[in-house]
Amino acid sequence: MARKDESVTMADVGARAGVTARTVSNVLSGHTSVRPETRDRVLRAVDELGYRLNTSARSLRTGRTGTITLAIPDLKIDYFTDLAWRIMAEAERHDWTVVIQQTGARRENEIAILSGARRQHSDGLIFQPHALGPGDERYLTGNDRLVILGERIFRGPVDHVTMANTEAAQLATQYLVDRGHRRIAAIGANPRVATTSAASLRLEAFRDTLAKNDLPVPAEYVVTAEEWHLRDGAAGMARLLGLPQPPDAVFCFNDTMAFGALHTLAARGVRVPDDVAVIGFDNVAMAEFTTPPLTTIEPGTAQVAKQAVDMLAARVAGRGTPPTEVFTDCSLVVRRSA
Amino acid sequence: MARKDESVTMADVGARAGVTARTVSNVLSGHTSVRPETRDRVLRAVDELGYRLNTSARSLRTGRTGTITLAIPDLKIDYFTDLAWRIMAEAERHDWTVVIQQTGARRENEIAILSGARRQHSDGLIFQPHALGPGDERYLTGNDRLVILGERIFRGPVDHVTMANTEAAQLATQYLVDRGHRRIAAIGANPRVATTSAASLRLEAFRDTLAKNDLPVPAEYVVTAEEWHLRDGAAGMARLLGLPQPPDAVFCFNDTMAFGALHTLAARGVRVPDDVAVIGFDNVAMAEFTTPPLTTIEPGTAQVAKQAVDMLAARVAGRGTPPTEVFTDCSLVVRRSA
DNA sequence: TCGCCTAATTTCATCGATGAACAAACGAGA
DNA sequence: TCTCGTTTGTTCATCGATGAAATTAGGCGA
Repeated sequence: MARKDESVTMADVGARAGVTARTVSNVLSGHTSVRPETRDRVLRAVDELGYRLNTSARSLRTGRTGTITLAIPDLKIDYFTDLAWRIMAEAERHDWTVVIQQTGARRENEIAILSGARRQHSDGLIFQPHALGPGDERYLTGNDRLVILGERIFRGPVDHVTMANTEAAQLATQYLVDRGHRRIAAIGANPRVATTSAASLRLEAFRDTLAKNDLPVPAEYVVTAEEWHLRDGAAGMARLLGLPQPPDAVFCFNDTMAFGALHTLAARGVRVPDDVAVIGFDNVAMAEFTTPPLTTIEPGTAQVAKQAVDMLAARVAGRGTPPTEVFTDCSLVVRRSA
Repeated sequence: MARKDESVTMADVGARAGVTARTVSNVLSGHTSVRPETRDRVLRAVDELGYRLNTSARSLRTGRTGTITLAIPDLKIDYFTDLAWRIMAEAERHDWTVVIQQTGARRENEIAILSGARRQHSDGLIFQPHALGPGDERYLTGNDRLVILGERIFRGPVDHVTMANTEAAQLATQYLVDRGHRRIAAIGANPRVATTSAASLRLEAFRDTLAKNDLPVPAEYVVTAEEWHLRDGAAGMARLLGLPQPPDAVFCFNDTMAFGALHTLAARGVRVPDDVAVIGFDNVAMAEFTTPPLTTIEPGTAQVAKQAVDMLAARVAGRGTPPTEVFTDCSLVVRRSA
């Protein structure tokens, strides 16, 4: 086993089967008619020699790689795990393989992705930027098979799949207000990021909604979190509890941080939602299983994945559709934490 | 922006810079000495034309793709998310891009991965089989750049990174016994899977340990779970609680199921660990943040990732090392759930 | 000024599969 | 028997980058 077979080619297979490389190609692709007898001979030879198609050669010739790139900030954030999973599922329908690239939400990496430096030769790119925003349109140059996820950050002619960040964040905040909370905090702000990023949009909607309800937003109620990881949520909550006047409700900008926050609350014996209500954002699978189960925003991740892949497929197919923007539905999922 | 530049080649760049394609190649790869002035001209031309290297062409010529494949059952299982993340991090050190393929733990998909059908042309494969096991060595043919994760399932000459499943499961079970539990159940058995799979090994160790302690294992205390997802853990726990004589401790074969189990317990007001203790396996990030925090097995995931990638790198480099087996350390992480 | 050595650049063939166009084999119908 | 249209298979060039080897330019000592 494990022969050091220095690459068997179609020519080799053909030689064994008594045909040309071209015929082998025909058999394997099934495009042209081939005599059953010949087909069998070829397939047998393929088997005997352990032939494997050389994808690089095919790609070079056809110009298609059969691969798309998904660029996200961090696979470890539950939302992106979920998104990646769904996109892989959708991509499979198009016979695409997905390469996941993590940007770490860093500007230089995001630029590298767009410029193609950090990207395999792929048929298309689905990209959720975080640091990039309006004014960075120049980096789009040369990316005609691109779908941007998140907010409509670019004025340029690019397909967007837009999550209703503002609306959803309003929904969450208003819900807390309606439930009678008056000291409402938020975890997940990130001042170092584009104004079109999820962080900025959710924060803005949070502020607006509270203002509309004549509720104050003390500076210390807006907690910064650069990474949106579990420990950022936990640390953020700890800081809030340390205030002279802790909040009675917290809006975490993603579920992962909300999980961290719930942990801190439980560890300190603070009751949820009685003492402090917690609301998240993303509705990842785990949200249903925390103690207490997490009230959160369902942002339509399934839709995002489907739309993104379909739009990319349309681009790749070269249909001359003008770049469009698609919105996904969001809704509030009420569970027990708020 | 977004020009329809039908692939700019090195020749095009060269033409603009007044040099040959070969020189452009030299500049970009930095292998040969190039006059600074020429380098600048070339780089400017690259910029102006928006040139991008064609990976397929390079791969065809060099025989290297710069990509490795990671084949796992399911990216949604926290452990595999974690593993994938770490492997991507390790791979980056070798300038490798990682393609993740999900097998769904299905035998046919696992075979397809090994045969190369469901696999991009890649420099190597890191593969965690689930359904495949001893006797399936024939599918290894032609895979000389392969590292198997999990148990030593193949007799053939293949690199293995082995997690001490048996030892770890003993550790977990014995811990429950030592804490005074007598009615101990397990969630995660899967009779339809190879005897070398994690499911089988952990179950066997579980049984052995209880037997050694003269404790019974009623059939209904061994709960089957095919997918090891959150809902499987939750459902399994529900079934156990429905028994006339529910267990006083549960060993979940992975953390994800343990989270599900904790949810069911909390929903029914059963106290953990007082009424029922829960122990998991994997020590994923979330384990530290559940309510109560999960006692679990740390299987050395970081080591697994590092070893696997390093071994693969050695194989790819063609060092004639005989196939080896590496064991990773495991340990018990005691938190609050047991 | 000549010769020689190194640095810089070019030429040429090649990796393996496939598009396009063509040739051979085969049957059917007149 | 001959022509014409399929079916089946072949030939040839090509995708874009790079290894190997050849060539030219440049620098320096005698």
